[in-house]
Amino acid sequence: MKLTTLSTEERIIKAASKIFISKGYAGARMQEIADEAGINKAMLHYYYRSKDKLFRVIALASFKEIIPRIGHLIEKDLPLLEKLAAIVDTYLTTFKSNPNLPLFILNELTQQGDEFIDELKAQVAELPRFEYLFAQIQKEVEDGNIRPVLPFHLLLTTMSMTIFPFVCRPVFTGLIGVTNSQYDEIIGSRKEHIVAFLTHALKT
Amino acid sequence: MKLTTLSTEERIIKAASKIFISKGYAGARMQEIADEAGINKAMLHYYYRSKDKLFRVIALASFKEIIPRIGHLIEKDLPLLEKLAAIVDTYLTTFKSNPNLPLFILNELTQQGDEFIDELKAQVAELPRFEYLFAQIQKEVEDGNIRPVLPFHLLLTTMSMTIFPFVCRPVFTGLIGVTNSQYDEIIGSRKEHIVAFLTHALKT
DNA sequence: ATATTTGTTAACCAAATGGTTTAACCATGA
DNA sequence: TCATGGTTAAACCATTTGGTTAACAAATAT
Repeated sequence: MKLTTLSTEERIIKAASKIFISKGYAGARMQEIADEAGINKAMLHYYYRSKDKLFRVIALASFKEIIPRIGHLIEKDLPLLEKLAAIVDTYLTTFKSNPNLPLFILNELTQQGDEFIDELKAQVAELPRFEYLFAQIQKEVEDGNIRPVLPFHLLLTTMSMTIFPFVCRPVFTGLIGVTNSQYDEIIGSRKEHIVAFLTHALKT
Repeated sequence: MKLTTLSTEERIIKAASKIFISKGYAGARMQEIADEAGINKAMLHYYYRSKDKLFRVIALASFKEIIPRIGHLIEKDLPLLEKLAAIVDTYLTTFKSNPNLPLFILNELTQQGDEFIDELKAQVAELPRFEYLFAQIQKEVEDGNIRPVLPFHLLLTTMSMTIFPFVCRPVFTGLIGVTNSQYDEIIGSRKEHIVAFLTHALKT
């Protein structure tokens, strides 16, 4: 247990992450971030000049945390199913420890304008090169190792099965009578289900 | 082509739907809704007393449009795969004509407090009774007609594959070089992919 | 020690935003 | 025709909100 006192800047980042990621840009309030960080509101503007600037720091950091992990896996030399399993595992691990991140990302990516996306693309060293994965899938199909599928559909399906459960939790816990711990269990066993599902669905 | 002049109330609903569903509660502005409806801001408050009230009307209507369609299917007497295909088709059709709805629903369900969800539950005549579907899946497994799967996982997977593509579009059109029309094509061929995927994944 | 930069706060400000008031407008029935 | 009720808009109001100022404290350099 580390007990180091966080610097003001660290406290701001931590607080801003929490507030922005859980409430989104439009729903976040500078005052709330200041309170969460235990500082004066003016400090936020001293360190990061505006809400927009602070938001970009947080958002870009979140994106940059995830994107490379996948990008790196995509180009690795692994059998297709192992690679898909690794992608699934990476997403699950990342989002289990940050369950609000998926909705935040999807949200801000749709909400923020092109300038934001351009800035993101400029700052992320390298985006995942999915063509790599698509080629691999294509080859497996041609070699008759897996059932014919459109590579993009397979990627989309893999990502869907993995990420969607994090964003649709309130549908089940709020509307249907699923408890949070029941839902956690489901997410806990999600990897096995997905991998088995992919394995069987791709069998020739 | 109907050319009836819409009543003020209808114009408000139409405008509010558009703004709320695309920007969410926090991002929507009463002034913008008024502009969109071509009326004075005071009119909004004349017809619906507050932003909150107006929002609830819109949000509850959206929810109530989708929920029963599924609920009704769930309890229908159909072979499992046909039923899943019907669910997939219902979601796809609904969201193709309202692509922002999924993210809106997921968002507001996580953002709005319990009172909102309670009000929703109170107003929706009957929520889908998934136990019905679960039992059917369980039976198919026990009868050896499909590979053993946890019913909830299968439901989650089906919904994921179907709905997630609507919310992750900007990931591909914004970050990866997929064009909107390419993405539309993918969504257009989504049903066949999902049904084939489910079929093969469930084979014993 | 002293000047200077850096960090911090309270008070303040202007714009945005949800909401209200007031009065005019307009159809309908008495 | 003139009440009467719902409908509409302009101006207004109060609060919230992002952002600034100015004074002060705490380091840091000279």
